Amino acid sequence: MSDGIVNGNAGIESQFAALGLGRSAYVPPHLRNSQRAASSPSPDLNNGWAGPPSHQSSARGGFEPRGGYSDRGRGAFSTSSPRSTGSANGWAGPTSQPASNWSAPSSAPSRETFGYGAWKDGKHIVGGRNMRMEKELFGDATDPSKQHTGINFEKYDDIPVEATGAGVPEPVLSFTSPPLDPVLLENIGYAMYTTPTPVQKYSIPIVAAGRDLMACAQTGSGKTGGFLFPILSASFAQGPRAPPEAPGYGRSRKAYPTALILAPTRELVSQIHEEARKFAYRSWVRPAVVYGGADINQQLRLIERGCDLLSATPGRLVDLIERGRISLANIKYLVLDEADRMLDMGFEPQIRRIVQGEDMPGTSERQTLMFSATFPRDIQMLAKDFLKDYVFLSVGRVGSTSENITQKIEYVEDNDKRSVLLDILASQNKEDLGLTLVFVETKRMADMLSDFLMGNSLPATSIHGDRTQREREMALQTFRTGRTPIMVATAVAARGLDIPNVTHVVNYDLPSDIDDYVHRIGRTGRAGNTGVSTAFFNRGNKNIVKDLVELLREANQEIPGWLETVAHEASFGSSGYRGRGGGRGRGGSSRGAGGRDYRTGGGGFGAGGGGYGSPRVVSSGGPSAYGGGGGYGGGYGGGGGGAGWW
DNA sequence: AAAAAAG
Repeated sequence: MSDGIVNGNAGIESQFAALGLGRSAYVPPHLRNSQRAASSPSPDLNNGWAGPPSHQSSARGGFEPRGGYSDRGRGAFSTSSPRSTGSANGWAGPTSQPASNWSAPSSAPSRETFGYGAWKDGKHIVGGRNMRMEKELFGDATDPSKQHTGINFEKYDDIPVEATGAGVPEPVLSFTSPPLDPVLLENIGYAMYTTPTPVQKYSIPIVAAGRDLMACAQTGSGKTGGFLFPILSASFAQGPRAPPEAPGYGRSRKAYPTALILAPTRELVSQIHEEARKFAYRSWVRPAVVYGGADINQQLRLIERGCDLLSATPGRLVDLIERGRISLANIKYLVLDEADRMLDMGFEPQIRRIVQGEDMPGTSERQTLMFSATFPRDIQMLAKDFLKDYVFLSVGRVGSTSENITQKIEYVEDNDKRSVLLDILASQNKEDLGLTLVFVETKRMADMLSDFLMGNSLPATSIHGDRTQREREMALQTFRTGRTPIMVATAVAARGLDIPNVTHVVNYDLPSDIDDYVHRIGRTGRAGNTGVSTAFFNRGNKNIVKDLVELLREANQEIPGWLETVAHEASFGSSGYRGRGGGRGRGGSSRGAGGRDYRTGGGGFGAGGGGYGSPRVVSSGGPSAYGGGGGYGGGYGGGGGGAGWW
């Protein structure tokens, strides 16, 4: 089977950055306030500092009821045409100075409320524009590192998408109102997004119709926008959920988010939070983020200032629930991002506790969206327990490796890897100002290698799970800004992370999973840009060789003769290759559009049937995009092809 | 087998 989908690049996650949305100025969320305040000579006249200042006073006097419809001191004014009025007309509405009492709307206006909206008397009060905040959130067109160029939107037409389920809503073809809220449309405009990606074309009407969603989509398909757009849009229009009758509600310091997004790594939730901040601009929705490794008290303070859309890693969220600082009683929208990865990482007990063992409304009371690269049995079980009558979406990857990423495979013995890497770095750094990401398999190797590079006067840093969160964030920041244009990374940086300007990915150690390989090289070669990936291959990598050769062939890459030989031997020899499907642990499909809707009982793509209606295909990547219909079947259900290997 | 994540 040849699914022809080989490249995880060029995603909307990457686009967010490519479009100039401030990646290079990355500041860890929990540091943002202090840095802003510190760097601003005159905070009280500063439109752009990140925290809603008037919240400081309100939070101190007790956390107001979420549904209490106070304007919380911000933005009690409406701007019917923000584009034309802008912030130039100065006055922002009855607001308080940071130090004054929120409940006494001052006659002395403060510009600090610009950029924040409110929910008041059942209506959405949209905040005025705040140019400084816009610059921070959406980037500055004058900054060449944030140019809104190089996005090849035509690539999105090549992404195959299939939707199955009862009564699948028609996909939308553009960002319009309806179904999207006008404020969200404006924010999408500020972000310079013109066309929805295929996953967005579906997720927008699906969520608008109140349906649950199970999406098999990889990084690079635009899934962050795919869930943020429809959730924020619906939230803008509907306001917060009615407050629970719980004793102490509104008096405790507990936050009651309406939307919860769970993702596996800290950097990922941080990234999602940054996108949420963009698209919640000027609305009543306050995005917040919590993850481990960072100062919990700082996070608590930020949560108290507003926590309507919460991005979280499971562990820290459970911690905060146990401390009684977050309640899930108001949740209307639940998103599980990279669900398969979270299960891989052993999060299932915590996820089940969060979703089923706390005060979160049940499946019929909320909307649940799950995203997963694959759809193996354990994810199917999770979907069965968490979702109701869901629409199943299968989304391919954006772009094609052949056009964007040049993949090189070099035979390098372990002992030679260091010097070969030095050669590569030395030869490219002269003309190439881009970033180089070097992947290794172990944390120890990440440390050793970055030490080695630094010892050779190369500006390198490293990121892995044994570094402190502070070190991780610092590494990411110096990498993003180009201060250390070389970063050695473990799997923590392989998926989902959006780092612009990565022009070279080096697989110093090849992963054993071809999906990991695809994710890794997908850190470069965003749409409209080219990237290079170099992999060091030796006899220790036989387990990936067959998938690798297949992938290279599909991507029209040059395949070294020796590699074909190794692949040929491996497929006959007794060692290494275990057979596609059977060797994949949870039995998921390998690549391509992720999986199929097992409910249909069909043999794969295009099979449809079974009371769910015909699959709706928004676009097609050509005849080979999905290969034979039954190609995905073998991996599911345990059996698989590799059973005889033992 | 290693990595990630709560402290």
